[in-house]
Amino acid sequence: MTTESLTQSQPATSHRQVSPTRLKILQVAAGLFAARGFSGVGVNEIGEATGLGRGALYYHISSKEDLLYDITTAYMSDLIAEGQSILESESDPTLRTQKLSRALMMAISEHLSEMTVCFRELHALTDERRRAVMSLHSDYQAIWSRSLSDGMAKGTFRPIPSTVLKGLLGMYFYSFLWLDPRGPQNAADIGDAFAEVVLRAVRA
Amino acid sequence: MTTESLTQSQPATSHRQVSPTRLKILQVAAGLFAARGFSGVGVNEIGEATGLGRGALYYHISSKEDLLYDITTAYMSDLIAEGQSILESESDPTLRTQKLSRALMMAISEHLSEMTVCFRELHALTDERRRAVMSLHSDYQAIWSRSLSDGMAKGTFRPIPSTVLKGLLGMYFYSFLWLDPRGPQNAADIGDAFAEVVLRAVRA
DNA sequence: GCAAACTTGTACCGATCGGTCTGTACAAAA
DNA sequence: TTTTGTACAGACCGATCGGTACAAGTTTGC
Repeated sequence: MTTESLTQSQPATSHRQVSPTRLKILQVAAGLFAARGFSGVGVNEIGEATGLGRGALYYHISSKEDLLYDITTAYMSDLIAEGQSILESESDPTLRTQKLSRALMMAISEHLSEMTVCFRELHALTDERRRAVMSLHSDYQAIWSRSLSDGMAKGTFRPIPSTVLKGLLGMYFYSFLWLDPRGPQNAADIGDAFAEVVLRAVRA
Repeated sequence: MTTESLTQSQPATSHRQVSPTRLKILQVAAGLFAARGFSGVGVNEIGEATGLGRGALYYHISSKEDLLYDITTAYMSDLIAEGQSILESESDPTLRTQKLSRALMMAISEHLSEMTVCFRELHALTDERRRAVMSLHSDYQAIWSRSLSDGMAKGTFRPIPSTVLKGLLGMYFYSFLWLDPRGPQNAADIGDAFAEVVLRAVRA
């Protein structure tokens, strides 16, 4: 699911085509960035971890920052696409909240390194690109916002301040720090538990 | 309040004494680390921002990493001390939750750069120190945990999984990304709104 | 078999990294 | 007056930074 937006050929968007080598580089880089931060990882290190020399590395990428940008946009786009799909297919506010919650938690759990980078390394991007990624974050928040508004219109939910929505999403986003995908509780269970928190917060 | 643990003379702990110059360096470094990440900031830059040359800078600090470590431990210690104080002085579970919530949100808002560093730059510390700071995070979580357990014992609250507590705290910790201390909603209001979310989540 | 396109390693660029060293200005103590 | 200690600047250290140039090796289409 995540590789979808990385592997599909993209005529219109800024995504460049992705060779298997490039995909490998993106995955390795995500792991390194998650472990030591964008500026804490050198291109030498990325080369060593992928088994590529510097020249070979720069044949597949155009810059180190591109790596970070491509990782964040790809996975945020996946998140948005999945959220949009749930928003359109499930009309019951409560069930929709549960589905959104599970999907988000499972995405974070399955691609922990990439999501860590998405949520934590935003500051390493230059202005324009940072704004672009922040815009994707807003797009994702807008999906939840629309979902809650719809629940409000149906009388199931009560109105909440936007800061509370930001907080509730932070509950998920911050989980990259403590989440253990191999832990006793799987992502779906945590997603369900978080959905319960959200529902208690917004229920009329 | 935050400067307390930085300025007080420390006979027993590892905190070294803090001259005004050193305090200034810590504040400036926190701002830079928050803006560009620990590895993204050079010591040259810290020197320029404080108006100090390299020699002068290293007269006051022992290493760049020390700066990060001192910032995180100082502010986490403050958070823990304040939380402990609330835990001991307020026995009503609901009021205590509100006080903990407000105190946390206000601390984050008042020292946004330092808190950002506390929550986001952990990975830049070497193993031993990272563990030490993570232990402080656990200590803080334990305060909330004890508060909720007490509310449970009193029949006010219901039991919740530890992952839910981690999530609820993440709601606060992640706010460094969107919080605007000069924004329309002040930190106390947001703290109250978050307290309401927590109370709805844990109320029996 | 041969050329074109694709992939790679190595050497190299100027800049900057964290950290140290030497020297100095100055004030308090002796 | 000499000594001591503090606070500072700036040159300097080896190492590494992100990125490029280029030649050699490999695959592919004809």
